[in-house]
Amino acid sequence: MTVSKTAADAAKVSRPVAGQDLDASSDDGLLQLGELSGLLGYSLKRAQLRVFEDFLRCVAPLQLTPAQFSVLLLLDQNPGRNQTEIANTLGILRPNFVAMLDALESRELCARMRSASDRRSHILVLTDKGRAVLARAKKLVANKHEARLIELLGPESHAALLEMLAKIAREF
Amino acid sequence: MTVSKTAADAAKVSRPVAGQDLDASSDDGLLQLGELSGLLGYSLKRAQLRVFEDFLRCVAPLQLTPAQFSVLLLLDQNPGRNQTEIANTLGILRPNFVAMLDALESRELCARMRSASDRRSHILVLTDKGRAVLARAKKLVANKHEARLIELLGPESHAALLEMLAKIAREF
DNA sequence: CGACGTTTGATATATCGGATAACAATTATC
DNA sequence: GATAATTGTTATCCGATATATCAAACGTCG
Repeated sequence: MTVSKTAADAAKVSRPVAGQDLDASSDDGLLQLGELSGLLGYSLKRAQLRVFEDFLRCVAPLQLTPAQFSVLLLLDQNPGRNQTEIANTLGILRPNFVAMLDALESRELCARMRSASDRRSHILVLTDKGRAVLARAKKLVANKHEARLIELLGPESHAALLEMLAKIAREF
Repeated sequence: MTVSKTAADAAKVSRPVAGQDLDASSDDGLLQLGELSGLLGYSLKRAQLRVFEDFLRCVAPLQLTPAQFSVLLLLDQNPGRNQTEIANTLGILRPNFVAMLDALESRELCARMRSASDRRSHILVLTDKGRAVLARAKKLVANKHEARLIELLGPESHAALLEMLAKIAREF
C-alpha cells in the first residue's frame, strides 16, 4: 500500500494545529511519552523486557532462558510430576512444552521416565547435571541479577514490588 | 525423539528422594512455586500477561491492542513526527512498524503524509476518526482497566508500582 | 556539479512464543 | 466391555520480534 497524499492535502485529517507546520520537521528532542507513562501495562512490559534481557546476560554462561530456568527450578521443588502438571503450573501449553523438554533432555539436564502406575505419563526428573546447572544458575541469578535489582530499588521497595506483582498475577 | 526409560531405570538420575516414590503419582494439590515466587522476572511476566489480557477485554469494543493504543496516544501527543521517530520511541523496529501502520491506516485511524521538506519521510497524523477512537479508548482504559488496578492495589501503592517499573525501564 | 555515504520507508524472511486441532496409546467410567 | 477422558505428541497457525536488503531521497564534500 503506497501513499500519495502530500502535506498540502490535509483534507480530512484536519487540525494541523495552528502554528504547527507539517514541515517543522525537526523539533529534535525526546518525544513526549505523556499519558503513556501512566499506563501500568506499558511500564510493566518495558520493565519486563529489561529484566529478562538482564537475566539472559547474567545466566548466559549456562545458556538458560528464563523459561528453562523456571522449569528446572520447578522440577527440583516438585519431584515425581509429569509434563502436564509442570507445564500447567508454568502456564505453558502441553504441546509447546514438548520441544522445551526435548531441548533440556538433549542437554541431559532432565529426563522423562515412564511412570509404572500410569504408562501414559512421563515423570520428569532432574539429572545430576541438571541439578548442578540449576545450582550454578541460582547463584548467578541471585548474585548478579537480583542483586542489581535490589540495589536499584532498595530491599524494601523490591519486596513491595514483588508483592504487588504477585497480587496482580493472583487476583487481577 | 521417543523415550524408552522406565522408572526402574533411574540410573544416572539418582536421588529418587528417599520416601518419594516415582509412582506416588498423585500428591494432588498445587505445585510449589517455591523460589520462583521470589524471582522478579517471573512475577513481572505473569503480571504483565494479566494486565494486557484485561486491557484487551476493556478496550475490545474498539478493537485496539495495547501496541496500537500506544501508537495512537503517541501520535496525538507528538504531531508532525515520522515513522522512524514514533517506532523508535516505542521500541518497535521500523520494518515491523510498517504493517502496524498499514492496519491503523486501513481503518482510517491515522494517515501517512509525505513531508514537503523531506520527501523520504512520512509525517504521521491522527485522523478525526483516530482522535475519536483514541478518546473513547482513553475513557475505557481509565474507567474500566486502570480503575480496577487502582482498586486492587490502592492508589498510593499503584503510584509506587508505576514509579518502580519506570525506574527499572529507565535505569536498569 | 557529482560521487559517496546516510537516512527513510518498505519488502522479504527467519525465529520464537503462544494457540488449536487431531491422533495413538493408555486409563477411567459405567 | 463399550465409551469417554487423559497423556504426550505432531502438525499447523498466528503474532511479535529480528536481520538483510532495496530504491528513493537526502547530506556532505571534493
